[in-house]
Amino acid sequence: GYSQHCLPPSNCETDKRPGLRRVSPDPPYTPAPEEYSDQESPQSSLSARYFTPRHSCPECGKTSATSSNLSRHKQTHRSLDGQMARKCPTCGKAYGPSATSSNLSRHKQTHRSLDGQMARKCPTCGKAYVSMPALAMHLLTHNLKHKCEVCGKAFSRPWLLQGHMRSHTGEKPFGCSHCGKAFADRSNLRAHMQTHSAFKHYKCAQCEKTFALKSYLHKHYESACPRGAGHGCAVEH
DNA sequence: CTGGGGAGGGGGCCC
DNA sequence: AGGGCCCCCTCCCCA
Repeated sequence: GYSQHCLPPSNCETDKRPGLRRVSPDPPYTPAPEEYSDQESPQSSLSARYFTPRHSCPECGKTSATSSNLSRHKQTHRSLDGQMARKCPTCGKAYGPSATSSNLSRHKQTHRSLDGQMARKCPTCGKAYVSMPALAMHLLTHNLKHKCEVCGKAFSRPWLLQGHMRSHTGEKPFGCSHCGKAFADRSNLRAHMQTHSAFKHYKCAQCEKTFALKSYLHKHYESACPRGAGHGCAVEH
């Protein structure tokens, strides 16, 4: 959670270091069971993720919706002869017997320093990446080869174009299991789910106000906090 | 000022 | 190796 790494609200970009992932992402939103008794909408797999208690793997922290899923996942931490499978020496992430050796080596690259010998810079925007593969992935973002035939807007990823097309077609495949409201984008449904929560996980370190969404807290810091904007930490409680 | 939604981007992982 | 998917995030706009 954010209690571990203070997040300067006016400088959120520092949290977006390329090639690196947060070590401990926020836990999924999990309201009390009594809060939602609705049948899960068949169109929303997200509701299962958000409204079901998660089972966490002691080896790698990966969460599963059910204990049986967790048991199956745990198998991946052991090789065929019962020994532990490949494990990252830096973060402990384990790879199952079905994983190739390149899976672990590629993962280990994410721990490299941006100042290291293997680091590479994007010739287009100058951003530094931990490895050549990491840079190669970034380079795709400069290649806008997926073009909308309706309005001509171009995107770097096919699924970005797919999402954009929904704004033309009006298709909204992601439904909220609680209120039925539909969304074209999964991320926006996730944010919407949090608005149903009675819990406000994000607390202003300056004036003690709490918010359901981190983006609300950021907005508060930047424009509204009476106790001095931009110097507090986003704390989860 | 807060709450909420629409649109889009970056990067990691799985297959 | 690359596509697809997922998660997390920001920006913008509006009520």
